[in-house]
Amino acid sequence: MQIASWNVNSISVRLPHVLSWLQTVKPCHLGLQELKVVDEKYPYKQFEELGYTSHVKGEKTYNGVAMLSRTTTELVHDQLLGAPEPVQSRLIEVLTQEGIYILNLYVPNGSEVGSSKYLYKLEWFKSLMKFIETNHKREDKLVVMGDFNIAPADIDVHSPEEWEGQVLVSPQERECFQTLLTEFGLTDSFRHLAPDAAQYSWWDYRMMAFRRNRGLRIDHILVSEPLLPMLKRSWIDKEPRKLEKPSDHAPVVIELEL
DNA sequence: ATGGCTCACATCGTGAGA
Repeated sequence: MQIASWNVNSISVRLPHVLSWLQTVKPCHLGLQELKVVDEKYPYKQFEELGYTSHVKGEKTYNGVAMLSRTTTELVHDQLLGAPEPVQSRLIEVLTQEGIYILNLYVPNGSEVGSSKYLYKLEWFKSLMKFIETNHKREDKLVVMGDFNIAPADIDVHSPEEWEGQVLVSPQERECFQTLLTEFGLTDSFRHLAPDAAQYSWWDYRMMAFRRNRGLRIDHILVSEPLLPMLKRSWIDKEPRKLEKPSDHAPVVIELEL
C-alpha cells in the first residue's frame, strides 16, 4: 500500500499534474497541502473519476489540505484544536479501513527567524504535540506526514553553510521536529531507509534552483512503531517537478506491506 | 548583491511562500 504527500501550491493550477501523477503512481492515499481554494472550488469530481474520494479542509487564498483515497476512509479531524490565532486550514486526519490513522499537515512556513510568523510556527508545533498526545497512543498505527517546513539535518540542505540559522533549518525548528519523533516514537521513513541520501523535496522557483539541485528536504512521512516493520520503501518523486508550471514541491511516497 | 519565481486577489501591485 502506498501513501503519499504533496504540496501542490494551488490545486487549481496543479490539477492536471496531480491527475496525471495519480494515474501513474496510483497511491492508495494522497495528502495534499496548499490547496489555496475554498471547499466549494475543490475538484472533487475529477478525482472521483479516477477512483479517489476526498476529505477536504480548504480556505480562501492560502493553506488548505485534503486527503484523497481509493478506499473509504473516515474523517477523524479537520482542525488543530488549541492552535494559535488566526486559525488556518493546516491539518486533516483520516482513519483507513486497515486501522491506520493518517495525519496530513501543512506546518506554517515561519517567514523569518524571530518574526511573528516564526513564533506562530513554534506555537503551532506545540499545539500539534498536544493534539497527538491527546488523540493517540504509541501503539496506534499512525502516519504523520506533510509539508513540515523543516529540514531536519544538514544533509537535508543543499548548502548548509548558506542556510545556517535561517528559517526551515534553525535549531529551534529542528528541535521541534526531533521532539515530535522521540515523544511519539515516530520514524522519518525516508531517512530510515536511506541514512546517507542527500535528496530534496522542495526547490525554489528562482535562480534555476531545481536544475542546479539547490533544494531542501522539508516534506516528510513519519511512521509510528507498529508501522515501522511494514515500511518497505520511501522515495521522493522528482518527475512532476520537471514539468511545465510545476509545484515547487515534489511528492514524497512510502510503501507499506500490510 | 535582500533580487531572483509563482500564486491569489472585491487583481494590474501587493502579500505570501520557502
